[in-house]
Amino acid sequence: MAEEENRSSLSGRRAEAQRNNGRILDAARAVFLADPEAPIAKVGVHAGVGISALYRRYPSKDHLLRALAEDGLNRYIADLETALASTDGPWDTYVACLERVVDGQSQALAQRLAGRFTPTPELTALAMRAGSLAETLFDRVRRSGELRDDISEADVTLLLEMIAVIELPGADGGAALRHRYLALLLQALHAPAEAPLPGRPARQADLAARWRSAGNS
Amino acid sequence: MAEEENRSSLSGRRAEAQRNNGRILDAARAVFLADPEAPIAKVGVHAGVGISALYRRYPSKDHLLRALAEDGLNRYIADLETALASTDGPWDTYVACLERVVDGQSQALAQRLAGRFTPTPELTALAMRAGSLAETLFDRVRRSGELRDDISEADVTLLLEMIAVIELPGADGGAALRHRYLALLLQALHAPAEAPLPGRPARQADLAARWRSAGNS
DNA sequence: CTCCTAAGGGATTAATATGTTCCGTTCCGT
DNA sequence: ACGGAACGGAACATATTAATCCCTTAGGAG
Repeated sequence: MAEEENRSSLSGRRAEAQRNNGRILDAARAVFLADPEAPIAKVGVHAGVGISALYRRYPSKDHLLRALAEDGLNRYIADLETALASTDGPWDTYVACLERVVDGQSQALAQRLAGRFTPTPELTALAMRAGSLAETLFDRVRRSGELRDDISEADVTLLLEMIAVIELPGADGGAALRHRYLALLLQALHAPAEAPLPGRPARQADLAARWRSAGNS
Repeated sequence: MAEEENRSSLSGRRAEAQRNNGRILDAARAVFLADPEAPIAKVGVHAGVGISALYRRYPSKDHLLRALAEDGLNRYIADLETALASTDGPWDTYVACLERVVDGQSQALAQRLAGRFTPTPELTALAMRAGSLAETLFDRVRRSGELRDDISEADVTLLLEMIAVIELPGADGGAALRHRYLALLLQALHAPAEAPLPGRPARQADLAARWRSAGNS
């Protein structure tokens, strides 16, 4: 019973189980990214495992979705922390960070999973931590003066969500275009502004509303 | 029996029916814009009519969706034709047109309805007509030299789809923010370019793939 | 004034989609 | 050899929802 290890290389059935852990999460990410309403069986097919293998790990679809969300948030947080630790110029660091975030599609995942599972306090805490890090990073860029000053952090969040929507069939899945449009937006975000933007900057409160669930147990 | 008229102002029951025509389409637009997978009953509730009133006009959900799509395309085409008829500067005309398109959400409607109903040849023809008009308008701007030259028309289409995704709860529904981000993008699209964009411009072929249906009768 | 019929309301139905359980099987580890 | 963890996938229960059906209402023609 006392094998609380996940050292790599266990043997046989044990190893298969561990491999499946990753394969299932990967498959779930791919499947739910492509179709947030996909039935759970699709994840099994994509992962090449049966339904039992899913239910052995996650007591319900809700749990699986939570695990996915947590995984996505952690990736997002990792990207932010990398950026915060960087010693390059604030603007370049920010650009690199946004590129990684767009690539990782953690934003897209969160967007599509929103409201589709019941958030736990832990997840909420994680999300708040991510938000806090993002704000810190943003403030650093803001102070560097390289960002046009009529843009809020919530604006950037929404712009990233916009980009995350670009999705095309094909091997690349639109990643190249997402980069392209991110670059386009970044040129517009880079100071100095050609002209002030109409309307008011988005506020965090506007965003918060979409984190309400319509959930189950 | 020979009352093939829909002159305004009929009386009584006849008038109610005609009013309902519009109310149903309006309700359907609002409902399916908010949730493309909404059940048809929701449209009835939103319109303040029963299910019968819906089925009297449209033999099936598919027909209703088609009508909605056609309506949206027509609005889009009207916006394009207005722009093509304008004698103002090409750039300003283009900007005004895009603003109207974003406001009308015809783009958003098409995007969300895509693949959810079986397209008829007539609809396909309408769509091609819209595409042709859009291209003509785009070429005019392109030739004016006010547009950065590493952007394709398909790029603009995708950028509009990106914007259409912005949707917030509240009376305004995010319209102000959509304007805001359109303005931001337009500043980036306006020549001269700060730096060339990475990747290749999107091609029409990339877009076409999403117009396949998964349909019924 | 009276009948006829267009128009509508909304419960009911029939079909489908899908989350979850259950049972039999395989094969590792001891 | 044996026990049981891991699994595959059929079976089940439920929820969703498009479409139908029947009954009520009330214009409008004669």
